Amino acid sequence: MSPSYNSTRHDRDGVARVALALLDEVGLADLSMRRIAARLDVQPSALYWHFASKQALLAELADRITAGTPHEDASVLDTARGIRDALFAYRDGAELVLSTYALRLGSSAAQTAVHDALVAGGADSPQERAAAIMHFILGHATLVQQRMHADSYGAVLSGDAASAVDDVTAGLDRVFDLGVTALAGALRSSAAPLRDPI
Amino acid sequence: MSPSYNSTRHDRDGVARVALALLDEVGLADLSMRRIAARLDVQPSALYWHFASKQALLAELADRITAGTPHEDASVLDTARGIRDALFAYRDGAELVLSTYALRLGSSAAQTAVHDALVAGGADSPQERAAAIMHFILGHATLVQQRMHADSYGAVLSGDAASAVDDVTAGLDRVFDLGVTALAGALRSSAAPLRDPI
DNA sequence: ACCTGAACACCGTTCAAGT
DNA sequence: ACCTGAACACCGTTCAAGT
Repeated sequence: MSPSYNSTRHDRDGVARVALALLDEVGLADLSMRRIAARLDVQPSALYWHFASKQALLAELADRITAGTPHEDASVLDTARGIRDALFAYRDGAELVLSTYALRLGSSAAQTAVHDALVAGGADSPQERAAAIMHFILGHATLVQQRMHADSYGAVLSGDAASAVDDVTAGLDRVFDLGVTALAGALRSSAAPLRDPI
Repeated sequence: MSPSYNSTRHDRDGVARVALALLDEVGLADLSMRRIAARLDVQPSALYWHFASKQALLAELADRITAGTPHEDASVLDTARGIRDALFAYRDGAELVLSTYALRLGSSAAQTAVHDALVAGGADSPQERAAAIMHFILGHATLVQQRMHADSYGAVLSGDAASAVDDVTAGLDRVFDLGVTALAGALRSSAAPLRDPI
C-alpha cells in the first residue's frame, strides 16, 4: 500500500491518454495545459518534460484520433466513412485534426488509404481526388461537429426539437455520401470489375 | 486643432475595421481583445461596449470577409473560386469563417450563391450539392492557407524552394477545380443550354 | 527520469464610475 | 454614447532546483 499522496509518475503515453480523455470531456477550447496537469495531479511545468509544447501534444492527439482508420480493401465510400467516424469519436476531433493537418503526421495515413481505395476502384487522377476527398471530409466533419455542439445549446426548446435534429442529421449524411461519391469519380463497379483494356 | 491626446472615439464599424486589418497583420492566434484595444488607443473593456464578446467580434469579421462574394450569373466554378479567393484575402480568413460558420450568418449568402449557380446549370439535388461544395471550399481553403503559413517558416532552405512552392500551389489549384467540378455534377453546358424536357 | 516552485508575459470578461 | 480603472480567474512557457 505505502500511501504516499503523490506516487503517480507518468510517461508520454500516459499523458497523451488522459489528455485525449479530457478533450472528450471539456472540448478543445477548454483543453489547457494547466487542466491536463491538474487531472494528472502534477504541476503544469511537468508536461514540458514529455512534450515540447502544447502544439506537439495536440499533434499527438490528432495522430491517435486518426490512427485506427486505415481499413484494408474497403471501398472509397467506406474508407471515407471510417475516417469521418474516427473524427466524430472525440469531441472537437475534426477541428483538432484539421488544424494539425498542415504538419501532416498521422493524417497522411488516412489520405493514403483513400488513395489506395481510389486506385483499386480504377479512378483517374487518384492523387488529386484523394486530396480533394480529405479536404471535403475534414471540412464537412468540422462543420457538422460544430453544428451539433451549437445545437445542443439552444436545444430542449419545443417538443419536436429531437425529430428536427434527426432530419438535419439525415440530410448531412446524404450530403456526405453524395460528396464522396462525386469526388471519387467514375469507378469500376466492385461487383463486376472491368476486364483489362484491349 | 485642440490637441487632446485621446480624442479618438469609435463606433462598431470602426472597431471591426481595425480588427480586420489587425487580423491580416498578426493572424488569428494573436488577435486578442487587448491587442485590438491597444491599436485603438483604448482600454480592453471599451470593446465590450461595441461587441458583447470576442466571439461576436469574430463573427462580424467573418461576415465582412465573405460579404463581397455573391457575383450574379457566374458559373458554379467561378462562384466557388470567388468564395475561396475572398477567404484567401485575409490571413487565416478560411479558418475564421469555418469556425464561425456553424452560427451561419453572412456565409449563408455564399451558400445561396452556389445553390443559385447550380440551379442555373440544371444540376440535380442542388441543396445537397451546395452544402457539399461549401464544406469542400472551407476545408480546402483552411488547409491550403494553413499550409502556406507553415511552409513560410521552413522556407528559404534551398535554391529551388520557390519553384517547389509554385508546384505545390499549382497542384492545389487543380485539386480545387477538380473537386468543385465533380461536386457540381452533370451540368447543362453554358454554351448550349438544354431545351426544356418533353 | 521525472517533477516542483516560482516567475514572466500574457489572456477574456465584468462592473462601477467617469465624461 | 462611449470610455477608464481595477479587479477576477485564468493562460503557455521557462528554468533552476529537487528526488
